Amino acid sequence: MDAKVDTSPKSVARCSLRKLSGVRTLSASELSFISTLKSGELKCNAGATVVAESSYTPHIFTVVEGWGFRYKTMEDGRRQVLNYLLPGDMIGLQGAVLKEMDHSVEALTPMRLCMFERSRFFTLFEKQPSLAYDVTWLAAREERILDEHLLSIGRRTAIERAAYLIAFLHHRGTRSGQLNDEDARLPITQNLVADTLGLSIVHTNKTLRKLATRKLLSWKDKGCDVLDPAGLAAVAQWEPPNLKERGAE
Amino acid sequence: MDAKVDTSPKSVARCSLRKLSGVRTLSASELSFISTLKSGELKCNAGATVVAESSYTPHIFTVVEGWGFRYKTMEDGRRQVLNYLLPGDMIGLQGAVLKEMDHSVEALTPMRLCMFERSRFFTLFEKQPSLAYDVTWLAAREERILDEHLLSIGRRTAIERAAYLIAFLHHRGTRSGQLNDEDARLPITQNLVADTLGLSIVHTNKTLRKLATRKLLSWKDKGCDVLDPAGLAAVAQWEPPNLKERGAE
DNA sequence: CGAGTACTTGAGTCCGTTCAATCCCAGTGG
DNA sequence: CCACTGGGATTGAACGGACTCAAGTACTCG
Repeated sequence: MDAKVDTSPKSVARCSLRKLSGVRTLSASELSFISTLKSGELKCNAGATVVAESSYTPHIFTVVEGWGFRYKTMEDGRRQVLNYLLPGDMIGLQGAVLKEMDHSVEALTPMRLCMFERSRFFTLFEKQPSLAYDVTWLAAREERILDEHLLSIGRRTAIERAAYLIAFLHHRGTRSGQLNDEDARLPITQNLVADTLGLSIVHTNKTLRKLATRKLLSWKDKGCDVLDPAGLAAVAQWEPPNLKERGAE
Repeated sequence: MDAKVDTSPKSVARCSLRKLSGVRTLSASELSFISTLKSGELKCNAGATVVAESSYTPHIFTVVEGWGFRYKTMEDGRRQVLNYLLPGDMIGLQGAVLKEMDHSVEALTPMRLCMFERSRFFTLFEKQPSLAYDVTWLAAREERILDEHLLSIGRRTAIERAAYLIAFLHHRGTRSGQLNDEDARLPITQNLVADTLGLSIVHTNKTLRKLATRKLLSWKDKGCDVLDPAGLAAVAQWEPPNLKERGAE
C-alpha cells in the first residue's frame, strides 16, 4: 500500500462511523468508545491502492475526506468498478466479517482515512449496539446502491447509464460535502466511467459527448462538471434516494 | 400479497437467522430470544409476491424453504433480477434499516418463511449482539454476491454470464440444501435468466443452447438441470466462494 | 523533447437486438 | 371432447448498438 500512516493525535469526532454521513450525532459514550477502537489516521495520494484484492488487511477504514472507488478485476484484465467511496463510507466490512476481501480500493483524490483494528470489530457489537446498528445501516445502504447499479448496467441503455452515473455521483458528492454549487467537478476519468458502466472507452466517450451536447455536463481536464443534475436524472429515469434518518424504532 | 399466514405453533429452531445457513449453531438463550421476536410463519405458492416494491411492510422474513428472487423494475417494464433467495437468507433488511424497500420479492417455488416484527428489530442489536453480527454477516455476504453479479453483467460475455449464473445458482442451491446430486434442477425460466443477465430472451435462449450442446446443462420443462458445475464455472472464469465460518474474533 | 495519459473521432465489424413465426404443453370453457 | 388461450422454449432473418482498430490532438511531466 503506497500510503503513509499519520500517527499524530487527531480528533476522534471527525472519525466517527456515522457522524461523517451527516445523519446522526453521537453520544459521549459512543465517541469515547470509538477512540478506543481507533488505531490511527491514514493519508494517501490520488491513485494510491488502499486495499488490494484478496490480500489480508487487519484494518477497517472510514473515509474522512476525498474520493475513492472499489473494483474487481478478472485475470485477463477486465475491470469492473463496483462503487465509489466518499466521506462517511466504510472500507473493509466484507473483510472484517467474511475474513476476506474480494475487491480492491483505490484513491481517486488525496484521501484521509480513519483506521480501526479489525480484531476489535466484534466488541463493537457487544458494547455499542447503536454503532453496530449504524454499521448495518451502512451495509443496507450499500446494498441499495448496488441494486440500482445492477439495474443500470443490466437494463439501461448506454446514454441512460452514463446519465445515471453522473447524477448518482453528483448526488453522493453533494450529500457527503465533497461537492457544492460552485464546485461540482467529479474527479473521474472516462476510462473509469467505462469500467463502471460496462462499456468500452470509445463508446463511453461518444455517449458522454452526447450528454455534453445537451448541456447536461461538460468534461474538463480530468473531471466532469455536472451542469444539470436533474436533467441527467431525468434522462436516466432515476430518482435520487431520500434516506430517512435512522431511528431506534 | 397472495400468501397466507400459518399461525399454528411451530418449532422456533428451524426459523433461526443463521442455523438455516448451516454455518453456526445457536445457544439456548439465542433461541429463546428469537422466539420472542418471531411473529409467525408464512407459506406461499410459486409466483406469489412476498414483498412489493416501495410498499411498506412491517415484517422481516427469513427463508426456511424454497426458492425466490428479488428484482427491480423501471416504469416502462424493464426488469432486473438482483439476486435469488434460498433457505437461510433474509428478506427485508433494507426495509428494516432504511425504512423503505426499493425492490420486490417473488416466490419461484412454494416457500416457507419465518416472520419477524420489524418494530423489534433494533432490540436484537441491544440484546443479542451475536445475532446482530449474524445479520451483518448476511449483509456482507449479499454485498459480495452483488459485487460478483456486477462484474458479470458489466464485463463478462453472454456465454460467460450464463455459465456464471447457472454455476452460481447450483452452488447456492447445494449449499442451502435445496439441491443435491440426484436433483440438480434449478426452478427458473429462461425469461428470468434473461432478466438476471441483462440479455434479451432470444439471445439468452441461443446462449443457453450452446451451453447445452457442450453438455454443461440441459433445459427441461421449466427448469435447468446442471450437468457440469465445474465446467460452467470454468467457462465463466469464476471460482465458487468458500466462506469461512464466522468467529467472534 | 520524447514519453505517457486522457480525450476524441472515423470506419468497419460483430454481438446482441428486435421482429416474426413455430412448437409444445397445460389449463379452461363451450 | 376439442377448440381456444397463454406461457415457455426455439429458430431464422435483418437491424443496430456497441465493439475493435486506427489515427490524431492536447496536455503533463521528467
